[in-house]
Amino acid sequence: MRIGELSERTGTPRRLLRYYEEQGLINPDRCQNGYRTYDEGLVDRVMQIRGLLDAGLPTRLIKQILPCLDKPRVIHFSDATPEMLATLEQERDRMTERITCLTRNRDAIAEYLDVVRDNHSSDAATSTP
Amino acid sequence: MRIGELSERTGTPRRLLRYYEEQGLINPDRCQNGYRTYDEGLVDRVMQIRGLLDAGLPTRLIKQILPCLDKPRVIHFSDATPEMLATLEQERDRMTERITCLTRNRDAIAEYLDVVRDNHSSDAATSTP
DNA sequence: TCAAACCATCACATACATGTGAGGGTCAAT
DNA sequence: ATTGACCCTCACATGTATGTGATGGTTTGA
Repeated sequence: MRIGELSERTGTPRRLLRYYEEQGLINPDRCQNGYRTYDEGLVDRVMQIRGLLDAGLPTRLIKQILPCLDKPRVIHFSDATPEMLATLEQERDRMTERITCLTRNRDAIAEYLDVVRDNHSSDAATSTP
Repeated sequence: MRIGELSERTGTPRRLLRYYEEQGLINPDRCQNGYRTYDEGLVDRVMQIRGLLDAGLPTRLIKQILPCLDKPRVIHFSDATPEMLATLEQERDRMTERITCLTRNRDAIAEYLDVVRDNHSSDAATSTP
């Protein structure tokens, strides 16, 4: 598919699809006319990229971790340098921290909402006896 | 405590403590000399702010949700306008999405690391018979 | 009293993801 | 052949969280 379709299917501005390419996150082929050509699998990949960006990871890191997420594994283990592995471990731990923080705060919001709702419904109950 | 101590205890540059104040996330008192004065509780609060920022939430939203997270609740329920509640619900859901995305990807990284480690240890085993 | 170590405000700079638009090809349908 | 809807590159702009430094007041200890 071309950039317009991918853009629509992922809800991502064309500008950003080109930007992700520039950052090395995706590698579309080109037709003779120079148009980019994306294959089906990139729909999921782009959504994944957007999710990670939204969760606070910079493109630099996303680029590093993306290849490890592919199944079946295309990365040869020999590609994994010790520094790379250290980076991945570090990033795994940071993600865990983020998850913990987000979960705690989300739960607090949810609880707050529950309390407010309860309060309002009991208001309603008492005001409509 | 003054800004320097808070900065050290939270690992946050002074610049950012002033920035968070400017964005309405914290409200330090002032001494006669104009120095900011933070109380103990702000250590946790600042760490919470940093965690949320790191998880991709903008200060604008953090400012909105922070007051709901305090226990005991100081917010009067009447302060919660319908728009505010809608925002909170929306944000709660977005956080859930972030958590899902982060968890999925973190688990994939962890699994990759496990596979690589296994592979390397079996390398070692076969190369040292 | 002087220096060092704080604090203040202000302003300019940077990185990153993103918006926007100009100037110009390609292609399909009329 | 022309129009409209695509696509291209390039470049400049914006918002947000940061870094950095200038300029100057306050406090503390030698």
